[in-house]
Amino acid sequence: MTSARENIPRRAQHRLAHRAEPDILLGGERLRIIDPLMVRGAQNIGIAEKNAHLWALPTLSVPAGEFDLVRTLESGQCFRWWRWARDAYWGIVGSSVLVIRQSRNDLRVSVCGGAPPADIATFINRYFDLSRDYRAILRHLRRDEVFARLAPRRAGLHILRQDPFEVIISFIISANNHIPRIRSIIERICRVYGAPIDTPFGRAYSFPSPESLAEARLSDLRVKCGLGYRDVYVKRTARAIADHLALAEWATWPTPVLRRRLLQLDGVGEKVADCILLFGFHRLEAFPIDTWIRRAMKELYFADRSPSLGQIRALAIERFGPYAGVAQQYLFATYRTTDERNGKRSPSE
DNA sequence: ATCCAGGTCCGAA
DNA sequence: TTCGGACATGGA
Repeated sequence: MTSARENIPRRAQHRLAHRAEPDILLGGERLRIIDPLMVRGAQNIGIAEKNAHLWALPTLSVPAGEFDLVRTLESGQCFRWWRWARDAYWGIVGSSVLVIRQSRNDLRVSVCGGAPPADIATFINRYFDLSRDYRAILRHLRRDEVFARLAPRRAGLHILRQDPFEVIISFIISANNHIPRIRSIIERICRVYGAPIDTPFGRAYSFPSPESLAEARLSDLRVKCGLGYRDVYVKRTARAIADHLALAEWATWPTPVLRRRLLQLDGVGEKVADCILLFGFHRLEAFPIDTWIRRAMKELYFADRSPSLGQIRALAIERFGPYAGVAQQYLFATYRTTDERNGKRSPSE
């Protein structure tokens, strides 16, 4: 049996041993997975060493326009990116491990592990949706005065094009969970069911395939991965997709049809379906209504009276139309960061 | 230690 | 259709 620590650099192991932040992992190892490569918080240990590796990687430059890397990666639509030192992020996309930094209007991209995409520039362009005119979208949204009052002038927050299956499973896990824990659970299922990807910084894991999750033991999902009662949702949905569902074909369906189909998946309700539409199928009109958005819309448009889901959705379509999902991301970002500044009011009030 | 989280499901009115 | 309660777990 291989120890989970084997793949972690020695100095990180030392740091790990002194963290005293327990989590459950394989084979009795205890490790809290916040950052699989342990590069976050690198101010203590090994930063010079890591940076030396980092700087040695070949780097590709991609024009970024008004795109804002940090705003986009911190917007809650993805779960597998981590901040690296100050200005860089590393993340796992498909079977590649990427490091990305932004300086003004260009992105510097390094592949530090896994199978690099055939054409990295095209890949990055697509993943970050760099060709779309988000300035124009924001201008369109700002025609609503209420939205214009709180939205930033600068665009920059893009909707990523992520893998549909990864998004489906990730947002099933998101239900009745908070973001740090969602990330932690996702890392554990990747570690148990994903494919290893070696990098100069340690070993990362890809997101598991539908087949491997379909064959998971429920008790492993529940206990090792910490899924709780969502174990059956994940397993059944993975099983359905592995057996007879062609997500590539779903991508060609009209949004209302696709939405109805998503709602039939185990663990997928209205909110999660809309997240999948927006983040997994790039349907920019989808408007996921979570506790934050509900509160934002209530304050902004309903004078603090409690509107029904239907009322909120109708208003979102009316005000934001085909770009409701982009508006949703700005509302989410604004309200969540406001809340952090104000020190955690309960979102339900 | 205690609360509660990017909700969903299920059964009852 | 709408409403309310249960629900596993662990992060803060």
